[in-house]
Amino acid sequence: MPRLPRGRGSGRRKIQLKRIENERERAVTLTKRHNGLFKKANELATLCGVQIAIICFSLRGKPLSFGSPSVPFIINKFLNLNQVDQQPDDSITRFVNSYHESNVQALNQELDELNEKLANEKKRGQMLQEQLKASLGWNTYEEYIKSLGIQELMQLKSKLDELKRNAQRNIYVISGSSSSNGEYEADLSKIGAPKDYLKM
Amino acid sequence: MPRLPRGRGSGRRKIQLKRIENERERAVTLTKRHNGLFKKANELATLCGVQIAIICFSLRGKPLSFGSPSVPFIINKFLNLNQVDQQPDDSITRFVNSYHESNVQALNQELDELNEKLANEKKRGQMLQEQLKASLGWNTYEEYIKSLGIQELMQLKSKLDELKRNAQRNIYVISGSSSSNGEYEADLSKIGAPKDYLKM
DNA sequence: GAGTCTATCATTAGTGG
DNA sequence: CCCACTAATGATAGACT
Repeated sequence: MPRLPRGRGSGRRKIQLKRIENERERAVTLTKRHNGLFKKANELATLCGVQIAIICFSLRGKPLSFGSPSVPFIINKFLNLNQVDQQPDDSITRFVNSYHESNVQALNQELDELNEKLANEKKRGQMLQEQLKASLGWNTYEEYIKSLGIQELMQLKSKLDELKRNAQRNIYVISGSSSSNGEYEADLSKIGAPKDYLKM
Repeated sequence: MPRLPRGRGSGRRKIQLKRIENERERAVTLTKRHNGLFKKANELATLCGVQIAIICFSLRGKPLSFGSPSVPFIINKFLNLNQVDQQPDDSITRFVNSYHESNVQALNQELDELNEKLANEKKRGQMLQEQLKASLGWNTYEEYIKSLGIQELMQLKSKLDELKRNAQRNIYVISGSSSSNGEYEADLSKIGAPKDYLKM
C-alpha cells in the first residue's frame, strides 16, 4: 500500500520536451539540471578517463562552465585539431609555429606545476574538512555552529573576524559550491588582464 | 508482485566513482554515458533556452562534441568575452597574434583560473585550519592527531583512503597525439535532436 | 536563490544477441 | 560496433522552507 503524500512534495511528474514558459520555473530547472549535467560530466571524466568541457550561456548571457582539466585547455585542443589542416606550409608559418610551440611548452610546464599545486591544496582542504567533521562529530559546519553556546559562538566569531582582517582583498566563502570533485564554475566576466610572461 | 529475473540482464549495480580499469567496459560506459550526457544537454537547451556546447576527448584523442546552436559558435562567444587586445600596432605582430590569439588566450585564461583556484584553495585551507584550532584547542593537526584514540584514528584513515580513491587525476599532454582527422562529430539522431543543431 | 523532501521518471550496469 | 532487456540506481518536478 503506497503511503499517502504528507502534504509535502507530490512527487515528480513527466514534462514535455519544450521550452518552459514560466520564467521562475525555468530558472529553477536550469539550476537543477546544470548541476546534474556537470555532475554527470565529472563522472564521465572520472570513470572513463576522458577530457571534457561544457560551456553554457543562459539567456541573459551568464556563462556556466565545467572543464576537466579545464575549459580553456579543451578549447585549445579542439581549435588546434581543427586548424591543423588549414595552415599553409611556408617557412614563415613554420617559424611562427615553432615560436608558438616553445611558448606553449613553457606554458604547459607552468600549468602542470599549477595543477599539481592545486590538487595538493584541494586534498589538503578536503583532509582538513574531514578532520573537522570527524573531530566535531557533526556533518556540517552549520550543524556544528548551531550546537554551540553563546560564549563559544562569540569566540568563534572573533576568530573569524581576525581571519577576515588578515585576508585583505581576497574574499572566500566557505559555504560556496564545493570544488571537491574537480568541478568549478568560472565567472568569466571577472577575469582580468593577461600575464606578462605570456606576451609574444 | 515483482517478476523474477529471466536470465537476461541481472539489473543495474552500483559502481565506484573511479576510473574503470577494464578497457572494454570503459569503452562501453563511455558510449552509453556520452549519449546520455548529450541528451541531457539537449534537454537543457530546449527546456531552458540556453546555448550550450560540450567537447569531449577520449583517451585516444577522438573528439566528441555537441553544440546548440553549434560548438564553434559557443567557443567564439566564450573567447570573445575575454578578448583583451593590448598588443603593439606592428603588422607582423598583428598577424602572429591573430594567428595564435585564441590559443594563447585560452592558455592565459587557464592560468588565471588556476591561479585563482589555487589562491582560493589556500585560503580555504587556512580558514579550515583556523576553525580546527579554534574548535579543538590544538595548534596543529599533528597535535590533534596525536590526541586521537585508536578508533578515531581508524575512522580518520578510512576517510582519507576514500579521499585518495576519489582524487581526480590531472595529467595531460598538449601536443603529443595528433589523431587522424580534425573533425568533430555529434550524432544527434541518438539523442533525438534535429540536425539543425549542428549548423553555425 | 539555495536546500529539503517525496514520488516518480530517467538512466544505466550487467548480460546476452 | 550495434541493439534489447531488466532491475537497481540516480535524477528531478513540484511543493515547501
